[in-house]
Amino acid sequence: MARLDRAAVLAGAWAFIEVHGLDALTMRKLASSLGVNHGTLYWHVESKQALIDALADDVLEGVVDRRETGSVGIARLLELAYSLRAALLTHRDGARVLAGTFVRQPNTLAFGEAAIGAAREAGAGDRDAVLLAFSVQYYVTGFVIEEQAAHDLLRTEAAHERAEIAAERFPLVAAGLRTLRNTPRDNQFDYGLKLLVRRQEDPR
Amino acid sequence: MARLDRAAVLAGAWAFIEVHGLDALTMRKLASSLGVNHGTLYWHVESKQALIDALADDVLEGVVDRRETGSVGIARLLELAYSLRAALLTHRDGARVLAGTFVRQPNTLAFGEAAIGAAREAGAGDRDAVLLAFSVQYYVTGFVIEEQAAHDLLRTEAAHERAEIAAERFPLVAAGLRTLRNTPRDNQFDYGLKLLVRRQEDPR
DNA sequence: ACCTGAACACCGTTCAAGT
DNA sequence: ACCTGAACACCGTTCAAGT
Repeated sequence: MARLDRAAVLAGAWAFIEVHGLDALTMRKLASSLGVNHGTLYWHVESKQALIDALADDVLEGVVDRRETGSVGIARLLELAYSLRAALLTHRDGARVLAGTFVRQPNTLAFGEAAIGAAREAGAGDRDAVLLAFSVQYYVTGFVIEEQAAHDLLRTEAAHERAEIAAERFPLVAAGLRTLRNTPRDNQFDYGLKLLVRRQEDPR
Repeated sequence: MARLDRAAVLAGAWAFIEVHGLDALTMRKLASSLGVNHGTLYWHVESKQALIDALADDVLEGVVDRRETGSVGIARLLELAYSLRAALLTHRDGARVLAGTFVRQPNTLAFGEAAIGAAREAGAGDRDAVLLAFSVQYYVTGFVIEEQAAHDLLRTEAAHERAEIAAERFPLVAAGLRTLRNTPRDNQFDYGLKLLVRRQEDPR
């Protein structure tokens, strides 16, 4: 068994979350899944919270760099948003891991920097560029949190008791969910994103 | 000491969260804050998770009804968004309580129903109305989660170590945060919201 | 109907002691 | 430098027994 290091602890944590979910993550269970006494983890990581903070920054690893396709302005901003969602979806409960803590670590800041930069390239003024970039970020986070929460629910809940919405009391929601079931997730995501970004792209 | 009931447990939980935050909430501490043996809570509430689910729906209590001002269409949709944010801000960690679980309970559904209805009044087609209403919801959730996370952080972290962003590496973020500090939260919120809702309001 | 007390199977964190 | 073992102060949940 190779010696443990911080990276191995993070990888082990992701593997555990993948199988059991964030809520089931425990220092003791994580340790035993790594074949190590649970006290050992504290040599590599300061606390459980510090571990989760590290996971949060880890989610965003490479989001900015991986898709350096040379696009600029609004196209780049859209690309960053897609890339952010993809990164959050890479790991189970990724959005909750990131949103749970107010992270100010390298990758988070790098994303903000790239997003504001893209908005500026699109011709937005100082203030508008920041507000637009952050609005996109809020939307992406909110979208994926709900996306993954729904996914986790269906994972645990028996499919047959999918809690049919009381169609008499909430007809629009009931019909709406049927509509969404026929609309690919990517398109749903795109819809709101394009609304946020529209005027800059196509000011008619 | 008046007899405990389910409503008193919920109220006690909110009071506890207000002071100590969601992460510190414990069935045992909650029980002792209510002056009761901790086993007792399980008479009123099925489990800690069920308690949190109940809190989640409780956050949205009255969001739809409280502000029945008679406005319709986009104006009503905006009103619902403001009302939703206000409700989430009413309780500490309100957004995390709501977003943590995928709730399908009365108040959540009522909000969806009202939002889709408003979008339809604005002239959106079946599909667009649903997508727009949900996009607004994602944005509001994402915004307030970040808003409250930042607030909790400043509550606990000594003000003097506000982790000045490395301005050399992330100049746009550093300048952006200064800009935001001079922009009222309500205006920041409004900015993205209006982007989402713009075309319907002012299709030029 | 509501509550207590005690038990059970867990937690996160610390730290001397080993290698 | 990294890990074990044991301890400490906690958890959520259950359930007989009381009133």
